[in-house]
Amino acid sequence: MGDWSRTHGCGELRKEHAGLEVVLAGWVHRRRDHGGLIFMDLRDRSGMVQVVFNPEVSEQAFTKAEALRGEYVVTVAGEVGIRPEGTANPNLATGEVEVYARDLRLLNVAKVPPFYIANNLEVDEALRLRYRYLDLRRPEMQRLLELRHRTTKAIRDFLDGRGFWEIETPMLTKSTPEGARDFLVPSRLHPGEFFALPQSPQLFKQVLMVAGVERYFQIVRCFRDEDLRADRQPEFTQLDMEMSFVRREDVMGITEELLAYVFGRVLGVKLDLPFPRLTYREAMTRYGSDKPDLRFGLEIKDISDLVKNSGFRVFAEVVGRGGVVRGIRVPGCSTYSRRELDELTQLAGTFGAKGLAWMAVEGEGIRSPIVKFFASGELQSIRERMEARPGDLLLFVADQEDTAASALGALRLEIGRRLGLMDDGRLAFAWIVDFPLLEYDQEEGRYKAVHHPFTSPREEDLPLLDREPLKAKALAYDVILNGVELGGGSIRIHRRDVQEKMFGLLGLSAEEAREKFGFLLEAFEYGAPPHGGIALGLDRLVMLMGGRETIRDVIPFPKTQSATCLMTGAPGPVTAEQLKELHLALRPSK
RNA sequence: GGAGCCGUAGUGUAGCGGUUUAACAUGUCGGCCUGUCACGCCGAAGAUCGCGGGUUCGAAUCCCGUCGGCUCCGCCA
Repeated sequence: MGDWSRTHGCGELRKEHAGLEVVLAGWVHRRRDHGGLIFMDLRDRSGMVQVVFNPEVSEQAFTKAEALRGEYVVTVAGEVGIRPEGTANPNLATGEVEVYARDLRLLNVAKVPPFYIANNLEVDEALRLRYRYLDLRRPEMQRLLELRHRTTKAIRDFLDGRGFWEIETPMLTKSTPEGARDFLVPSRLHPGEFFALPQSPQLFKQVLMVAGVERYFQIVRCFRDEDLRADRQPEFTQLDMEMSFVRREDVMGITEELLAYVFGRVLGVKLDLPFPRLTYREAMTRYGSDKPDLRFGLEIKDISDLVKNSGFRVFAEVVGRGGVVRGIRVPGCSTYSRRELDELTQLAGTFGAKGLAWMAVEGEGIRSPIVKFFASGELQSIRERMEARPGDLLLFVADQEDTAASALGALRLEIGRRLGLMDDGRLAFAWIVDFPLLEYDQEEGRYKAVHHPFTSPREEDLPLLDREPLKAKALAYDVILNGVELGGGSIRIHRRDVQEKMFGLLGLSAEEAREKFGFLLEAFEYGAPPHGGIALGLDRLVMLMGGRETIRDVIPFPKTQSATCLMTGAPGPVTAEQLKELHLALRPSK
């Protein structure tokens, strides 16, 4: 910059700045060379403004401007002026003014970038990730970076106002059983021993409650070594919260207020409180998902009772074996082609359904390969149950309950997408409550915690833990938005005996429990207050607020689906020295 | 671990029912141009068709493998 000081952001200039001498700095967005007159769009974080190089104003600046190229870094001194009559650009925030350059300094040159720095340009994502610093220069990505900043700022302001303390917890911690695969960090000072990166600060925040903190939060990186998805990265950020002396409703209430505050302050959007609540069971039966997209209806209906004695063996036998027959109504799609039906069948298949039965409602009749197996009364009952109207297509899955639910849940989403039912800018928040405490893992032959091992069962369900543990419900809650799980939490166990019983149910021996979680059990013996909390996925929250479809867009430096960083090339090999210091030897891979 | 889609000048695409000088747009470079703003006009350069193998007289095109990206299932307390 030499002896120049920047006076304004490019995007700030307006008519009222006319006549002002300004110094701008930024990147050459575009240059339009008319031979005797050169226009340059100068871009910085604040936006863009047109700079005019006119030899009558400055021969020297004009000559220098002839050498400018895209993404060169420059600083310009000149006077802001109102554009001549008829040359204003209504597409530009600064379009009524321009800057008449008196002097120009070239701060740095740039190679021709691999893609143009502008919004809505379809560029291969791998290329964007490799040149992320150029990708992040695009106004849309800058918007998302700022959106994320505004969001975390609003979160901190709100929670500070409610008496929460932001407290950091260790990144180098201990590997624990249960949950996701850990990222491990070898210990140089302790041969053969490893730290684990935290999957969440769960245990530390509970210990903080025992420590008398009462209200804690943290915007914290978490690590899980599992396969990636559009909304899952190996490292991601949670808004983690915990409170003492609270009931489930207190945590849910403050979470709603927090979200309402954040959406109000950051997006200017007012949320309707309280959020609707669905039990886990309702969500699964009506929507086939524990995170249903509630922007549209298309509810799943159960017709098991109507078809259990029907002549269609596939349906009757499934019901006879304890399964269910459920269906979904696809409005106005009775004319779906064979090909479209095959696609839907294939989709249902990926969720484990063995087939997909269909009926096309045509006037008073039904066209379907299976229509002949049903009595007319049965067909009539099915039509009524499905609330079918002429022109509708009915899709049915007959299977075990969980398979039928998830297959139809996937079909419901696909149909919602195809019929454009979910793009109305609505924000369909909801709570899912009354999750089961435990589920049975067939592969491992033991119970697993649905939420996590520290989640308290409902008080009235404590006796069930000895008799029928699968019937116990958890004091857990998930908050969902437009079909995305935004976060989840629970009231925690705060008594040693209950926690030990829970570990026992999960198949953890007393020794294992002491070795892995002894500090927590011990802490519970020193006056642990009842407590509970929640963790929200910050990346998902910002993704939804920003109207994006992947959290990669709101993470500055995300990993690819195969968990690599295309910019740095991580992960990479290390030297033999490093391995030796860490007491590690590599096994030749097959 | 599994399924699907994609990979062609810098970028985005076409070509893929076998034989083309591998096309179009944009960008880049050079020339002209004093009111453009996705400036315009003229000209030029730019592609081992991701990589390897196979089939064939002949492969960007068909087959197999492999690498990379994306979406999904499993997995993700």
